Amino acid sequence: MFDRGLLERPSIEVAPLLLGAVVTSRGVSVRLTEVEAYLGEVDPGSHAFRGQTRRNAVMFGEPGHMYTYFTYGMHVCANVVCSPSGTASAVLLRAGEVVDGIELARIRRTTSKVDADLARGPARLVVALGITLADNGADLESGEITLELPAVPARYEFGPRTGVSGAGGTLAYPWRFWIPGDPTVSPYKARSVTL
DNA sequence: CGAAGGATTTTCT
DNA sequence: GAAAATCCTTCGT
Repeated sequence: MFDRGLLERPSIEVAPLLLGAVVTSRGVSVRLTEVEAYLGEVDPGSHAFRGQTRRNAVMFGEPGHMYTYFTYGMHVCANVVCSPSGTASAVLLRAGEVVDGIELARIRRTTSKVDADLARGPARLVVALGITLADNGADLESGEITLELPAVPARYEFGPRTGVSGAGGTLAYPWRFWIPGDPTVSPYKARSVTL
């Protein structure tokens, strides 16, 4: 359960609020430690930058729903949709720590040699949670997949984006947010700011 | 421990 | 037809 109104803001504002949030899906719970914001209209790295298509339609819909997409020929990534209907923005779930159902997560992620790797990375997190493309558009407030926001916002660091084509990394926005020092967050060398 | 390359298919130009 | 919001393995230091 969460306050949907909190998500009716641009993803850039919602992203830090999702750090420490717990996503539960099909027997596994993950505490989010790294997220990344995508703003539809001003963000060249966003799928919604060039308007609505069949793939990104969910991003233009109601906040609090899940946007899943297929990429690199073999991976699925998951986002939390933000902003009111008609405006496209979303937060990509980049990494997290498995806090429940870890045995099931290990079965789903057989290539992980360390528990910290079970949900480290967007596509890995999706596999650990048993999420698929069929979950595109799922309501996180009442469905099989749930989101629980932290009572107290987490302390976080932020920095530029990597691995995204376009000019995303050069815009004056803090795209990427993470919980400092968490073992499930890859060491980040670029300049960052602590809040 | 870091760098590099291959896998694999949907999506939009 | 090219690129893609990535992951894994292999190779080199």
